[in-house]
Amino acid sequence: MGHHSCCNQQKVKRGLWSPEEDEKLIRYITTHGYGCWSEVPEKAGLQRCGKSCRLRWINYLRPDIRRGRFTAEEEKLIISLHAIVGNRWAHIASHLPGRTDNEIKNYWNSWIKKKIRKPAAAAAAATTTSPNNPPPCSTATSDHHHLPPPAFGGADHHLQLDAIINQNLISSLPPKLAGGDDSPPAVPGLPHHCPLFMFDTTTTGAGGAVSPPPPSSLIPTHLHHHHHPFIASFTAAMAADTPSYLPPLVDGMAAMGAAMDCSLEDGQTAAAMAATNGYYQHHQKHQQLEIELEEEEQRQLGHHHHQHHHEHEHENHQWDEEEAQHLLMWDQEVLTSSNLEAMQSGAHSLLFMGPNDHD
DNA sequence: AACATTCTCAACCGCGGTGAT
DNA sequence: TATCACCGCGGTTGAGAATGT
Repeated sequence: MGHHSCCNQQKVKRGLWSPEEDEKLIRYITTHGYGCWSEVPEKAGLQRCGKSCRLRWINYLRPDIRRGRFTAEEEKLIISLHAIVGNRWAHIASHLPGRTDNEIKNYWNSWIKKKIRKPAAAAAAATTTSPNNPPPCSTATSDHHHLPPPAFGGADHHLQLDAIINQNLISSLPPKLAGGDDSPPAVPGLPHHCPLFMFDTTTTGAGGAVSPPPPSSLIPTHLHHHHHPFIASFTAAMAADTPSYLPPLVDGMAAMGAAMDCSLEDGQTAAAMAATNGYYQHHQKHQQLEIELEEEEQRQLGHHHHQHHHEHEHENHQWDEEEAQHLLMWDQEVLTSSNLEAMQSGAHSLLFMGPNDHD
């Protein structure tokens, strides 16, 4: 292990803090404050680096620290906030008084492991069941409320997540796509997973226009940075005119709300072409919350990045207004010729998901 | 009881942003 | 403008505790 750049001096102690060190730090901070952390160790008589002192104070010694298990309300809030801002733990922590980013991060990471192992085990077990009678998707219905978006790092996490995703798609796709007994192989290279998937045909359709990215909250985070193999495969399938592999059209955007761990009003379903309305209502809720969060953050941090942020936000709004109209959604019903036409015309984007992702 | 495995969480590391010079 | 020091953040590690076999 290396050392902090601020810890190059000799005599810098590392590792767990002793009660004596804690006492020294508390005494110093409570009497002098912590204007400059780099000065704290020396003035407090600690053989630590300022960074370590800061960390110890913020994560452990602060008087307003709230310890103990997370409440259900806190958990819900964390989930909601994480769905919006991702792994911005400090941001999330700012909405949970007394909780630290480190604590939330730790909680989330251990929580993810738990939640992932369960459905992954279920997925493994499911592969032994009959393909004609696939088990319900364990991550999509009520349980999906506890499945965080895959906004976490690590190859191991991705592998485990893939296992879940695989099971989602296998159980949700029509036989041809899922690969039944007598079905032809699915699209070459097509992985059997698609938990919540948005596909923009305008990037591959007749027009070939490249669309701005969809709202980040709608896409699994790992797709933000990596081209999912399914995208390429699906694109190839489209180019090869293999429409029968397409998942059927979803009736409405309420499905998406459910799949995205967000609740739309009861009965708020829309026909596929009207789906953009549902999308709007749903996504505007998301955006409103995000904007509120950002505004609060701005109030706290000043206006340093205001301009830049609004430029970025403007881009998102542009996508909303211009691109949402190109969305179609697909579910378990038979793909109709009109649906197919609309899609193949290149004028619409696709959003499809497993049947259990929306109930 | 002994050992292995898993979990928790405090602490560290490295990077990016910011302000001072 | 370039450089530096500092701060804050997110990712990661590892020791100890808890749990399972």
